[in-house]
Amino acid sequence: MAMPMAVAKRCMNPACGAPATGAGGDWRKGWPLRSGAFALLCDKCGLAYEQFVFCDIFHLKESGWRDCSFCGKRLHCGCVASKNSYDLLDSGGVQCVTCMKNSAAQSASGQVVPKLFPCQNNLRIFGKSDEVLSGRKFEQSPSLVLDSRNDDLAIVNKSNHPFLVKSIEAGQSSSILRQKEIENGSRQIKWEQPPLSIGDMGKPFLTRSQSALESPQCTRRDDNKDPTTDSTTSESISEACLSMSLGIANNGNRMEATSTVERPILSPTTVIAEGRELTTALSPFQHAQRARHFLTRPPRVGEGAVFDPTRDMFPHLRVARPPAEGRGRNQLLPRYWPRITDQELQQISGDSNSTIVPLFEKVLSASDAGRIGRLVLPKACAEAYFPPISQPEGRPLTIQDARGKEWHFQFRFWPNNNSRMYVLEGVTPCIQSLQLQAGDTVTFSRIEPGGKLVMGFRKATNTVSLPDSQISAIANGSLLSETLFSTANDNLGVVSGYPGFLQSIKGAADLHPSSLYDHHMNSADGDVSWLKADKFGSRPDEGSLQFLQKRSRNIGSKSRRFLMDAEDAMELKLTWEEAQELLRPAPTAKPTIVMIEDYEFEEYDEPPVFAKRSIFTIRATGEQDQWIQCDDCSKWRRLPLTVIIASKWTCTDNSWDPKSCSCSAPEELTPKELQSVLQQYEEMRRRKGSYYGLKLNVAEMDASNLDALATAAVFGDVGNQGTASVATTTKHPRHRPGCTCIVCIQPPSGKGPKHNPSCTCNVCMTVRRRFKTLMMRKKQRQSEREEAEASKKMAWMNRDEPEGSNLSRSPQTLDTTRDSSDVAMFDKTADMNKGHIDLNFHPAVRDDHQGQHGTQQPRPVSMVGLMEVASRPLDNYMKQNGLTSLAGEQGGGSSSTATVPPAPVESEERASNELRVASVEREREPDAMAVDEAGDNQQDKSGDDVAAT
DNA sequence: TTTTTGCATGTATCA
DNA sequence: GATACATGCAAAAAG
Repeated sequence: MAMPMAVAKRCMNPACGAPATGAGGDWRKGWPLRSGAFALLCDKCGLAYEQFVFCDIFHLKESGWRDCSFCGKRLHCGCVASKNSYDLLDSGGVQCVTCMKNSAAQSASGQVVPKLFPCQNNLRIFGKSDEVLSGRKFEQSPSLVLDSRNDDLAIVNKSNHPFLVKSIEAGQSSSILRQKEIENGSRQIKWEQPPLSIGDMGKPFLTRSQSALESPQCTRRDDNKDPTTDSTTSESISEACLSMSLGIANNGNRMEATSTVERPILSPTTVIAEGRELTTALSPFQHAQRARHFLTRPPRVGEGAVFDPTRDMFPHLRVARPPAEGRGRNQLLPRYWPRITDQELQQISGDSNSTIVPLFEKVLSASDAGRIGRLVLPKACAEAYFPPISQPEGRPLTIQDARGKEWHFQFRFWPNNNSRMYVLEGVTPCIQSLQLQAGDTVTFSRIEPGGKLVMGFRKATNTVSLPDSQISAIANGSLLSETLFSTANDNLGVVSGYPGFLQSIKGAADLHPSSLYDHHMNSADGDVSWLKADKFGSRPDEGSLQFLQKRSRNIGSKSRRFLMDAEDAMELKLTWEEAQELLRPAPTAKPTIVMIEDYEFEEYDEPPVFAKRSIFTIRATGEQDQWIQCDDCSKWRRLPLTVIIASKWTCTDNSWDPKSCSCSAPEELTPKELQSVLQQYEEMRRRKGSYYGLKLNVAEMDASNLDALATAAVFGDVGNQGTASVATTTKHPRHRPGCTCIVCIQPPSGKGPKHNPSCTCNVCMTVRRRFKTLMMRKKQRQSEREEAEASKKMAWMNRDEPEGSNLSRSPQTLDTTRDSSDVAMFDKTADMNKGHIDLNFHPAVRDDHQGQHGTQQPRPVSMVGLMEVASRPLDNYMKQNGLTSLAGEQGGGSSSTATVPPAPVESEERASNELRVASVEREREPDAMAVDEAGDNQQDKSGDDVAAT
């Protein structure tokens, strides 16, 4: 309650420290406050303060004499000259020293009166408990006291300007409470409510920065426990962590919402939660971070520090710890702590006498917002704030939305691992009505009196659909972007383009270190805002990353599947293909050979590394080279095949070839050779690009997740979609979008049952079929190539520049007599796969290229031939292609289809064979065949993975 | 055939 | 290691 008053003589921004007005500083008058005073802005840094109404150091508006509310003794207003002669009462008025002492004694004796907790060298806010939870009662008795003496610092925000700061300086006294005379003469307390997240409580109120925070005074709470007050304090705080009262005072024509919030303020190292104190070791960054939430944006050096209150002022968003009540006494994770804006409060509160008690909030997951109509409720929240249910069937629950419409849900639970999983069923109409989607946030509050549940929501306007695997891809560095993606509501992830940082954003779906700040700054309605990595001036430091990683764990997995609004999305600057080109297995990485159905697959545990783009060539002699371009002179230099250049590379780095270790050295390749190689390289890239068609324009990405991708992959049509949703696992740098290897087709984390060797799920069956097919095709092609090579080699050698690249040729089959050059390019990855199955092997590509090389024509298809082949028995075909076991494995194929074998490029008969199988399949699985046909139209894409389920 | 419902499972997170 | 929870899956129900 009443405290000695103090004033700040200097700006509390540690980076500023400008003298306050009256003390030589130059401060600006800001926006009007409800109190009638004006915000005061430090002209130097823009930090906003609220004028001390009773203090003349800030151009007092309400200075003057006051009478003690208790004894009537006339007191001075409280200017510096009389600083110790009075206390301000949070209920209004002032109190002389004598009465102050009396009230303190009363408080200590346990009477329900405004509590005064002497505090030395500490910073506390003491909350009053029981009666505070009722808004009305709260209005009658002060319940929030900020005690600060000596060197302590107290900063409180005013409700309508949450980020206004008040400060108290050493040796002075203050009360943060304020009264407002209302027209009818009654008084209504207007509480200064900092938008504090309790979890962030260590120091949000503290704006004196680290130095102050780490001062001995700030860490001596335990040493200074007041036995008469501490227990009370804890209890008070725990019992009255929050009560948001929405009192609508009709002040003339102005509807004025008054929020009342009790909130403990703690010594920096102490977090009071659940009625107990938790000593929390906070990293400096966390401290800074937490403080940042409640500070105006620190000026960037050289930025000019222009402070625009209308633009930069934080919206009235409140981060409230939900009330400790109900069963379980609130062990809610911070992610569920409700953040609610004044706007929302006003919206919810239609009744001027009602008190809104925010309970919790939840970011909608994909399944929450999906058509299934089930909203999974956090267990602790459900048990704490919703009616108790003993049966799984639960009970109907009516919840009113902010517009007053009532929604009827079924609140129930499912037994789950000896626990319960609470769900709200029947939410689809509500979700749809409110147009909510994954990433949006629903808030649950309670209206007191009455206990009616109300739900509000916040839209996440800039949400990005980044499936796990895609995030993983980013984290692995396979997806690059100079841009950033946002996750949900106030969650911000920043992709700054370097893998180390990318790693940290994996799953970063909740608070970015600055997200709350940014949220306040730019998203009054809770809409997400976009934050550049260098919001505060530079690339995030290590602390940021650590924080990000830490924070990302909180909500990461819960909110990854966010959607991307096309209009808000940013285009990622690299295609998958381009990114993949830059990825190489780590030099030290040893692939693990995994045997799947007798086939070997490489898996790399280590993430790929970035490599500077290089071109691999093979000379007429069969020798392979790697060429890399000097970043200085742009000349191409030859490097050993195994060398991986990480980033910038110049001739001087060429330790492998002393003759070319200088930019002045002539280029080894003749211009013609170079042109030829580059031409081939571009062609290869073009072809890859055209095949994959996976320019990662996130804006065009739809909401499909990995399931869709997997499905697409199964049906082999990934590459057919110009705006394909790309989300493959990239454990291996050679995995390509559309890769259908066992790694990539595996559902994302958590999805689906674990696949064991005998698993017969669709995915496993599909994978098996696919690999069988692939291997068959490979075998067939190999033999065909061997035959064809001999007969066509001469023809190839005499060909002009081929239309296609020799991407898929093995070095041995490369054109070694290419015109004007003895250097031909090849795809190193293909070469690397010798001896193993290429995880990125795609029959369509192979076939296509083979076709290109061999005939330069698309595979010819004769209808007569097709019909003829189609009339042949399937068994013949199966035997012919070694598919007997497959047929058996599939139990006669009643529920699954045979995989379509490859379309031999130059064989009309094989094409016919393929269609023969297709025709048989069509009888069983029209849908599959539809896909198959589509695939055929796409130059045999279907051949890869026609696998109906 | 589609939708609903209930449970199971895997992963992330917490303690 | 325990737990929460997102979501997959399949049986049941409904259309």
